[in-house]
Amino acid sequence: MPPSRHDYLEELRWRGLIHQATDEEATRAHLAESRHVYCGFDPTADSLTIGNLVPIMMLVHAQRAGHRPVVVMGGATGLIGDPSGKSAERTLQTREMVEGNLHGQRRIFERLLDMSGPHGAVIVNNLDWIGRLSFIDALRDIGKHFSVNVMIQKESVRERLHNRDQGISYTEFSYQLLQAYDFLHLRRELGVTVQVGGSDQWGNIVAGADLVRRVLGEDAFGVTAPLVTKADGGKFGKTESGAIWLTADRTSPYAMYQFWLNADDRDVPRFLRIFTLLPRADVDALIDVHAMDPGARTAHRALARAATAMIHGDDEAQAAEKAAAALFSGDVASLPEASLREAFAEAPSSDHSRALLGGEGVSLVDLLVEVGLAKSKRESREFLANGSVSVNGEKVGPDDPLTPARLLHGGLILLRRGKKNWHVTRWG
RNA sequence: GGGGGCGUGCCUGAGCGGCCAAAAGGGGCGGACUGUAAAUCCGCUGGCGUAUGCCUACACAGGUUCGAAUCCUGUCGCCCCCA
Repeated sequence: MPPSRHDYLEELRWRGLIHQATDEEATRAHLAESRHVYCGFDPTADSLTIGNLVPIMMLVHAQRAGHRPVVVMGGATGLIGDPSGKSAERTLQTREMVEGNLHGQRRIFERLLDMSGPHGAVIVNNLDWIGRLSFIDALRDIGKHFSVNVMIQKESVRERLHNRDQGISYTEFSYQLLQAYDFLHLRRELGVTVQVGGSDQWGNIVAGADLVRRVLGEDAFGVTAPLVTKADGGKFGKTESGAIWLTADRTSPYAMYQFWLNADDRDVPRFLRIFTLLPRADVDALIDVHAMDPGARTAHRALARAATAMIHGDDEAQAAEKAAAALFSGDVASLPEASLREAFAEAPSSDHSRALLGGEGVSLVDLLVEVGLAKSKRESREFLANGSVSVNGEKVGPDDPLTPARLLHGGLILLRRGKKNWHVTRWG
């Protein structure tokens, strides 16, 4: 039972998703009726990362609160490049790249938002309207409403003006005009009155609301979410193997599950609120349990399960959970065959020819490199020598060859490098 | 227009003719401890088939030297002062 629509802001607040908002009283009053709420996403890659999940959640909550989410894919703005939060000028993407990226990102929105029903989400591409603008029209109809004096005050621009070794091109400087125009266009064509986004979008959002006010004489509203931080000060969403993506082709459900499960104790309560749709009572209960015994990681598991399920589906989340439970059970060698098969399917894995195991056996130095657990033979030796590698849960050294004796259930061998990097090999 | 400075490894930042693959810190990785935490401690951290080895590297291009990150010339980029 989703909360009724006037609870949207309150829901966001409770979840820690409000950083700034236009006149909050007015915004709250405005949201008492069903509205159109939009957020833009620039196609800088063919997928989105877990950082992008924050603004997406803002749309998800809007929808659950009875508003219609509008996703604006930046087919046009993506060709320019948003200077917000960027310390350096970026290289322009080709139209083909942007086109492909749009396509890749679309599936994420379609999965996380309800595309049908009375508040079905709408996905639009700003190239459809910005692409039609002529330079002259843009300067006359949009540019005239902007004061350069104000534009250069925006943090995203100011930063780059001060920091002279990384200037800003006229192209990126103009970005805020385009995004502001998006808001105006959406206000006119779709009746969109609210824009949400990350805190780095505040300047762009305000610019848009100003433009709407100036041109149409009507109010427009905006809400931003805070930047998600980590207790240890590191960047949120990064792991040893790179960013956490929202599509399985880039980050497996298993890896995503691991990501959440490994969250710092101190971050878990916040993450539960931001990255799951668990009801308030459940979250509160989990936080209590967590506070009493963080070591049990009950809340970690709930977070990992719920977040992974939201992104990849319940089946995938469950499979990831089972694989994790098996691999980290402590006594991997005596696991039942079914668990191992499951782990093989979920965790990083590879197939090998059994014939290789005969004779001298397979060199672990080579194998680690082959399966990606080590980057080079030199590194592979280093790991082996440090005692960081185990086979079926047993520590091995550089000179231990892999022989048929290691096969579990006649076909699988589990490799582990470091504390938590598993790789399942199948020998057929 | 005149004068002065700077450009080092993922980042910050020492080095200022050989002992430099380059101090120190951060970050990352690995180990111990633990809960697949945090904190702490220890090790590794340019690349490479195991190396008294090879390759690549101190903005870029040349030059001087037996030898250059270190000196010279030019180029590019940036910072500061005067006008």
